[in-house]
Amino acid sequence: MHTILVIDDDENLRDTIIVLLEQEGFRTLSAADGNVGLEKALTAKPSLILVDLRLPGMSGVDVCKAIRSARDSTPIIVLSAAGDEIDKVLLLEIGADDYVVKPFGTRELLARIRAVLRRVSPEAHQVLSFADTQVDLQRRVVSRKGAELKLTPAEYNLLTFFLQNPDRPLTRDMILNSVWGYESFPNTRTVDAHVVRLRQKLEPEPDCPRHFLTVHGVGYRFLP
Amino acid sequence: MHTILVIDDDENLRDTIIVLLEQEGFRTLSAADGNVGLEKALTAKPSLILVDLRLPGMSGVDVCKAIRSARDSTPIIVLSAAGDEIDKVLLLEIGADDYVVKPFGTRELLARIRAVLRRVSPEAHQVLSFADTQVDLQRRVVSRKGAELKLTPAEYNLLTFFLQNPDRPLTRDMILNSVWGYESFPNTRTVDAHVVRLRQKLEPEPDCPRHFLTVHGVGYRFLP
DNA sequence: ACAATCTATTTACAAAATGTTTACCGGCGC
DNA sequence: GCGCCGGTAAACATTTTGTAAATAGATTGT
Repeated sequence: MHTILVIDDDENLRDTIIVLLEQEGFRTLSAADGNVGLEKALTAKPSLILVDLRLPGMSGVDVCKAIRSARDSTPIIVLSAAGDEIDKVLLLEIGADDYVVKPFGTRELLARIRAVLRRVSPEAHQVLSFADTQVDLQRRVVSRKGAELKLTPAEYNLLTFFLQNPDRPLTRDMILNSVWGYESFPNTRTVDAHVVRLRQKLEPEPDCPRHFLTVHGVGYRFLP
Repeated sequence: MHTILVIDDDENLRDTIIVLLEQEGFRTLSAADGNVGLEKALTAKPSLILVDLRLPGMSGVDVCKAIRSARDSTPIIVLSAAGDEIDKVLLLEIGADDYVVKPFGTRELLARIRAVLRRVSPEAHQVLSFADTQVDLQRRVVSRKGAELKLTPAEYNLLTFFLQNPDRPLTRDMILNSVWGYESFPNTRTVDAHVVRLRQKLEPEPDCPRHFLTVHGVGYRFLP
């Protein structure tokens, strides 16, 4: 998961960008001026920095230079106002990786962010696995022995919850709370039913579970 | 993949251009003076040459002439300083394909490089493809088995968004935000309707989609 | 060890949620 | 006006999901 630092003095725009980024699954940090931005850039180690060229106090150019002179190679995308006659060669000289001219479309911004991130760290899928099964959290795809497996949303959610809490007895209430949330109140039998379905799809021998174990009188335990 | 030769005595600018080009996926060669440049031009067979007009020793003009007199038709883009009164006739005479005035923007430079490459080898269009379908992003043309296909603007936008985010579940909200933008608020059903239209035009068997897949409870996923 | 009791599994099913398709209408350009 | 496009609504189809009821298994006290 990537963290993106947004440095812009326009609070409105900053919020818009942050909401957008979080919708897309990024984590975000923000700063309203260059000094704070620089500090966060260096201490919080974001995956990418979006920085406005015009900032009160320390300018965007200065922020870039400072970051680069600290031998930090975090990718930077510069935001510039439409009117600015930017010397694009200068931008590259100060170490920016790309730039976007305001007002920009969300699609353009995201495309450029993704392009830069891809260039820097190509393909870092987080894949959890146990036995002969892999779960690609980004793609939301489960496969066994290379073959893709179809799981329903509830099944998928339950599976990832087990994967994230391996080797630990989980009560039905804990599972309900975590997987179904606090807004719905299904029967605890519901959990059983879904465990059955998971076992049928994922256990080599569904009758004799090796991964989704019953803890009698308590609940279930997942064993990778 | 294209290789571009940069001949310029300004080391700073040369490096800047090279970084830019490599970011954009070109391979690069460089030379600081005309003689070295000419030799590399003739031996390394680059796809395109960027050459400064003013060079110590052998001038850019001489380099061009020498290349052309060697019956080499590698496209050449001339870089010229702002003050230079460029004689376009001269440029044509010496066989240059285009010129860019310093200081130039990176976008302008890239656009001209791509334009020239496209002129020379029309294959250089950025064409995304999947199965038996090709999408030419420059010309906004979609074709299947050689035959051109008519897509409406909305269909085309949706298709390119899918192409740019392959193999990843996309929620209807993500699609709406990216394809329709944050200023219009159509119904999420609208996405469904357009997916249907895409499937009808692009899927071999629209009833049994192989590329525009439904991810139940989530949204859609495009599989090339 | 056995029965009684409690707990878990399984199956089937109906309700709810979600996705697909068709048809329609307003807007826009010709 | 006519025709194309795009958004929407409504009808329809499909999938998912929670639950109940029947069955199987484990545990406990005696």
